[in-house]
Amino acid sequence: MFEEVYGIASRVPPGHVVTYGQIAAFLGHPRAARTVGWALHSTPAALELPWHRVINSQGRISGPSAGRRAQEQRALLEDEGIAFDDSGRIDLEQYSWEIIP
DNA sequence: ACGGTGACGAGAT
DNA sequence: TATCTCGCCACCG
Repeated sequence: MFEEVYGIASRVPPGHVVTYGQIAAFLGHPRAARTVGWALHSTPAALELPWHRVINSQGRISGPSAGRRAQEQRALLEDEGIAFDDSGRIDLEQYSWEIIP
């Protein structure tokens, strides 16, 4: 399943995002969102995936918000033109990408 | 085989 | 809205 997660993540176009739940559901495991998150957490750096384009269903960056990873993720997304509101949320209606087979 | 471990999610307060 | 709680499940010792 990890492989499949990486496969999908690598296809998310710049300027767009998908949620952990979306990926899980697409793979036929609607309740394995956590596993998707774990998969990305342990992504081999060599893969160079656009992991930053994967966020949670609330349109927010998961994990320790003060951590360096969260900071980097937000920076990368902003560079792609994605806007964050005052409470650090992304507008999914505007930026979410519908996974295409 | 078995249980701890999360970058989750939906529902309740 | 912001929090809290509880259910979930593929991995890896």
